[in-house]
Amino acid sequence: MDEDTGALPPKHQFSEWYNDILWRAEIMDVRYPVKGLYVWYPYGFAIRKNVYQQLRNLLDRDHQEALFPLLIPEQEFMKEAEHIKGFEDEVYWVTHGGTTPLDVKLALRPTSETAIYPMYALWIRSHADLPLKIYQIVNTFRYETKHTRPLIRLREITSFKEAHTVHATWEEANKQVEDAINRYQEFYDGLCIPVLISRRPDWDKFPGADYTIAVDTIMPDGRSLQIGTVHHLGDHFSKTFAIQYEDKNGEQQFAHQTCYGISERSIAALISLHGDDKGLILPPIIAPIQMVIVPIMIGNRHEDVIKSAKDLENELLKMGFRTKLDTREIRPGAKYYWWELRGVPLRLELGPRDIDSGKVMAVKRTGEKVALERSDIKAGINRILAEISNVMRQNAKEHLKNRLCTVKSIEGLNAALNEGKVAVVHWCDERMCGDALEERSNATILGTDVKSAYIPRTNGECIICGKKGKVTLVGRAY
RNA sequence: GGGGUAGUAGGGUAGCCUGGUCCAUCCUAGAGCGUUUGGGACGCUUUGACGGCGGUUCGAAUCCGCCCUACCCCA
Repeated sequence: MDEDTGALPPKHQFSEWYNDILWRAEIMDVRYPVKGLYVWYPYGFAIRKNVYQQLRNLLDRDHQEALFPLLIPEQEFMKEAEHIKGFEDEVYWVTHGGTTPLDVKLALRPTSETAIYPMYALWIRSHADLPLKIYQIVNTFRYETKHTRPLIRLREITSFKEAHTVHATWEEANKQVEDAINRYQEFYDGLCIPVLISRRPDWDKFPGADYTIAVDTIMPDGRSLQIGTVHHLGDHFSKTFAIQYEDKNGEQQFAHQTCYGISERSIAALISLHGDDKGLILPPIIAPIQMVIVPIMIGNRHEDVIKSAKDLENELLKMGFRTKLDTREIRPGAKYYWWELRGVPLRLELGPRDIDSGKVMAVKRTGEKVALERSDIKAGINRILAEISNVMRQNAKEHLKNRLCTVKSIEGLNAALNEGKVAVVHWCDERMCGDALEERSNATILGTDVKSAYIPRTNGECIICGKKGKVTLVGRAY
């Protein structure tokens, strides 16, 4: 392929590929002149809209969507000691109103616990108010000191879906954690993204949580990416913010809480796992344009072909397919590359030959070209879109499986990590061994209590001390 | 956290060391016209840039300082 045709870097140069595809496929413009802040292009935003619609659909079954303020007064923010410690170096502060210094400094939320829970304390009076399940989708700000990356490490997270639930008992909250994990798995299955579920080590849990369950996936370069977390908050915050309810016996009790979040990292994963050397590949449920019709105009059949293409477009639109007819005055080949870069899952070619024979040529973004009967187009397209999703899901699962590697020794661990794998080891769960493990592998313990179809729950000897250990994921993390 | 390198049209670059020859090179993208069109068309015409602020100088893309931004290496 010619250099001037604007080809992407190959995907195995993942970092270059990722940076390039973001602007070439018009997802994000990274040229905004503030570090760590990026602009969503309309096309990227359309992808975002569809992804978050999936999330909303899942949560709206039994959650309510609400919206809390961006600014948090210093007193509230400073109430929960562990929570502050976890975030204090990353908080942006609003200190002035115009030229007047503020009496009370205001934090830009790095996350919204301290904005939401004072209100929960007002809203919750009795056991009849429980459980309470609310979520919001907002931007949050963190003064990241590490290398910022679009969609992955941002100073303004633009798309933080955070759910905050309140329950009567620890056990009920625990069930909610399970439920949230299942919901997230369902969400990612919809995006055809396989995930690894594990319990973060104690030192890596959410500041102020009893424990944290993480959802990770593995990027094309073998590094892990955290794309969701679920926290059991116990009664830490309810005690701090006085979230109490009157139980059936008339006694005041502290509530138990959970919170769980997903950010635009979900879209980083979507792009990265499915894309190829030609560009994006979007699952049909997410694609802003599910199919593009490319009319093939030759000689004197211009008007004839255009008319047929428009009829086809209208018909597909009426059926509810997100369809685009590309009538631009460029060659068909140029259009193919254009839409492939943007990840449109299905291309329909319509030329004189097809019109005459009552067919439409369908080309899957995942490969393969088939002729569809024009008279029964709906069934054909439904079948093909389903096939595309299945292939995408299958390919992504293969990738994840191939990136996992069980190891028994530090040497084996380092070899696996250097090959771009996430390693499965046994670990005794002691901090000392955990630190040694991370230091000697220059990697991160992702977690224990792993839930994955590809990783059997086995017992074994701790890779450091040799005592009884449990299955643990170790990887180089984004 | 420490160090380094860089910033020239929408994207990628040449020019910088050795200030004037630069109303800034080339590729790509964009606009217009024409011929084309089953996998990135071609011809002609054309738009468009020296990151910001300050300094040195007769003269700054080029030298100096600060700021912003980006990338790389080490921890």
